[in-house]
Amino acid sequence: MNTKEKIISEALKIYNRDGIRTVTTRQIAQEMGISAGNLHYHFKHTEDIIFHIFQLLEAGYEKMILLPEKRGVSFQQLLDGFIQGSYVLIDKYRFIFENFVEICNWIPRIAESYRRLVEQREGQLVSLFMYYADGGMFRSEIPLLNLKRFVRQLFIVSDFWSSSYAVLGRQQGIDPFEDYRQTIHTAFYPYLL
Amino acid sequence: MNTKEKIISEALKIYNRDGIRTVTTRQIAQEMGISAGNLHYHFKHTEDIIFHIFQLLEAGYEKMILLPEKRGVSFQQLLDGFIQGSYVLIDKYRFIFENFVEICNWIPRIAESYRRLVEQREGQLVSLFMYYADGGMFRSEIPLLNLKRFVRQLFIVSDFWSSSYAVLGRQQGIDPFEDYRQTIHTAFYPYLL
DNA sequence: ACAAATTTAGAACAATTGTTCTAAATTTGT
DNA sequence: ACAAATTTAGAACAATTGTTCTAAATTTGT
Repeated sequence: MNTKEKIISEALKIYNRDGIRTVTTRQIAQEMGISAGNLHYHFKHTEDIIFHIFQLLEAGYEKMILLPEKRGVSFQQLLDGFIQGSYVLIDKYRFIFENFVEICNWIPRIAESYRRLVEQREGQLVSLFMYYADGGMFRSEIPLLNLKRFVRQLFIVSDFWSSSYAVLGRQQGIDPFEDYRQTIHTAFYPYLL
Repeated sequence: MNTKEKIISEALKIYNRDGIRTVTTRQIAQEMGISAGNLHYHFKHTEDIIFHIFQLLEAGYEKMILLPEKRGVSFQQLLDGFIQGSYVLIDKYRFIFENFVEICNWIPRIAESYRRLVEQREGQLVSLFMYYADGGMFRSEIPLLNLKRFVRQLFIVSDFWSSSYAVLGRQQGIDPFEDYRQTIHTAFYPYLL
């Protein structure tokens, strides 16, 4: 692992632990035992560090979405796979989810990338639901518009569960994965057959 | 309106416009034409300004929840009233919703207040749903646990719709209230009779 | 009307921040 | 082995920040 990768890995760790408000590049450099000058030799601006981390998250999503190419699995199995895969990313890149609006305002490239990602995922999910509706595993009488709105709602729940959990759940010691799984299941419940 | 109220009103305006990352107390003072020293005479710490604004939001919720004491209205009417009332607050105190995790980590008093508020709203909503289930306007075969999970899901959608809209909707010129209304309706849809 | 309390502006402070610059140390390619 | 390229540490810079201090201005109560 070279210095650049070490910076990313340490920054991710510290941002997840402390949030982005109070963390400085100097602190990141100090905690990993290099000079601030050296850190800024590898990443000229703080934004570059965060953007780099965001790209890792995006790559993670890309990889996860490609996984279930093997059709034929039951909808339940597919859903559980998505839930598991999403959770791993939400947990790993927690600070991005928890500070998403601020990060998007601060680094517009990230907002643009996210919009593209959502549009892409939206299409994939809608066509997937329609496929499983034909197979009798998903309610089929739902108009396309309603299906799209359901997907939008799903994104809100999935992308901001982490924010809600940070404020409500973490202190109460609720198991995060189990809480996420149930939250997503609750959203799907009325649509499954 | 005395200086203290002017500071609150100006701070709210500026935070909603620019977010909390880049806004300074000096900027707030300058934009409203008073000295930074004067601002800090009224609010010793920046946190005090934000906490004060949060308390206004809380008071707004309190007021909204008390409104529909007149039972007997149809569930649809009640729901529309809640949607309207919630939206006004979400819009007015936008920056709090959009930076909620960060604000809660920064000012723990706010997190604690929010947790109490959620618990209170949770109980009220569950008993309300059960009341309307008896009246035949809400699905009645749902176990209590599932009802509670549905309410949790509802809070995520309602409290973080604003964050999602900030990143996805605002640029596309979608009407915010209409978008919020449909999002909440989509969540309720499968539970209505 | 006038003493006391409150409010205000502006200077000052102390700490911090992201980033750049420079020179030394280290690594790489041949 | 040695020149060139890369990496590193640490000083330095310039700007900013929240907050405090002081003295003047204004308001309030009697």
